[in-house]
Amino acid sequence: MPTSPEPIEPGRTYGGETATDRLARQRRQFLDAGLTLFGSIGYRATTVRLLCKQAGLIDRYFYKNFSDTEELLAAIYTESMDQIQAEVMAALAAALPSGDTEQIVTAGLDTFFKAFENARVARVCWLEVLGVSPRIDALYTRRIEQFTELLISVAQRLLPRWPASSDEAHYIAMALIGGVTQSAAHWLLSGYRAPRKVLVTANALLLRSTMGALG
Amino acid sequence: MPTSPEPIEPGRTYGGETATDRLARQRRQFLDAGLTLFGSIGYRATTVRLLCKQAGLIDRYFYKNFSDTEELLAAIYTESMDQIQAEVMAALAAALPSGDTEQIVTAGLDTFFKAFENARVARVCWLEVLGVSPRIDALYTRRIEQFTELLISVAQRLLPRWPASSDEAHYIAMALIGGVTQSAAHWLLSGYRAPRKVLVTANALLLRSTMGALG
DNA sequence: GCTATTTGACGACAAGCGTCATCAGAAATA
DNA sequence: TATTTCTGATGACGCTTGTCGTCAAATAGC
Repeated sequence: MPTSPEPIEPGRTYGGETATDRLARQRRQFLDAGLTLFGSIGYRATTVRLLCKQAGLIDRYFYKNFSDTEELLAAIYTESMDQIQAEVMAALAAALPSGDTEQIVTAGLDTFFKAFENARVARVCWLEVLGVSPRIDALYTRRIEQFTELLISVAQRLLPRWPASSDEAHYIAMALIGGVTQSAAHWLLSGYRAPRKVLVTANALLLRSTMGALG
Repeated sequence: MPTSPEPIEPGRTYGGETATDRLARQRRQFLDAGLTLFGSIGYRATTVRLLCKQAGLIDRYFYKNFSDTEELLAAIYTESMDQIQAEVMAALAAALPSGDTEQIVTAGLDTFFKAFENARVARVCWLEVLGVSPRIDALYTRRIEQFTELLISVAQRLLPRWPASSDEAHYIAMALIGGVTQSAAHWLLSGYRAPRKVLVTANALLLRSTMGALG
């Protein structure tokens, strides 16, 4: 009994690419173009026409992949932050067995700030996402919450006496994350004057002393 | 010998107001309208037409007072921050004679967060100013620097062994300010869920433990 | 090789923007 | 009272934006 050998794919191959491959490639081109433009001239100055010119595509394919420049911004932010968060978590996991608090904290912070040495990524993730819309604001807020939870989980591992579910401890962790993120934002805005090492050690002292006071 | 009795004022009185009075009143009306609109629908969604409607004036008087909506934003930001900074400095000065570190820090933080319980002010000062233009970015950066210097000056008073002009101490202070500002921003974005007291005590612990580790 | 699909280039359209000009009426000056 | 200045309302302009339609060339499937 004959069956359709391939899962139904809308459209046909063109230029050696299947329809879904083409869509994915176009999406990637727009993601790259968006990071370039949002991170240089800014989100509000970026138009669909500019995005298409930068991506080397035409507007039809933009609207096939995104409904809106806001949706593109959300996709870029989520992708960038997902990758950075994964890198930080990997660095933490690698340093955790040592048991050395200083080493663990430094490893996480160094990975974090290293990622934001890319000025375009930094600008999009700390400047351009703010104040765009309630939806983007929610994305940003949730991400800060994720980093806060990450910090709390590390603190609970390192410090047995860390308060388990205190409301205040949560806000302290969030303020610590705020210190780190604001450092990154200010690092960008000041043109990366200070070397990364200074940022890392300053924030490491902040984390260490506060966690010591609580743990 | 006859002299002109009044300093030359361009224009004449109208509606019981002198020309400069009228200009000042219009400027204030636009500042208020801008705070209302920038703080609710956002800076990029605010147009000159909307500003005029909100202010109850016509565009001619907008252009007499401001060249641009960006200039209005800068004026609103500067005015708001000037007032808040003055309030914080007054609270610090009032608490300084006590010599009680905890009390001084708490007084400053409480005044700070109290100011940003106004959601419109908070939104303009922490969300809307970011990523608008290099000029506005510079305004924001300088303001953060001012608060950082304020923190350092207080720390030097309270802690005799605080490192005088260490580059790292400067970045630590800035990270602390970042923690405070990010707390304020997140407070707004989370809909002011937590009471102010929690924000104050959490940030007070942050400041106290870190300054203790350095002083 | 024929036909249907996909592509890129180009133009058009309505809507919204900042900005300016006009014009009748209100208010102050002479 | 007559003249000048100021005010508010309205409309128009040039420009840019998002969005869609058209059309010839390129490519795939039969």
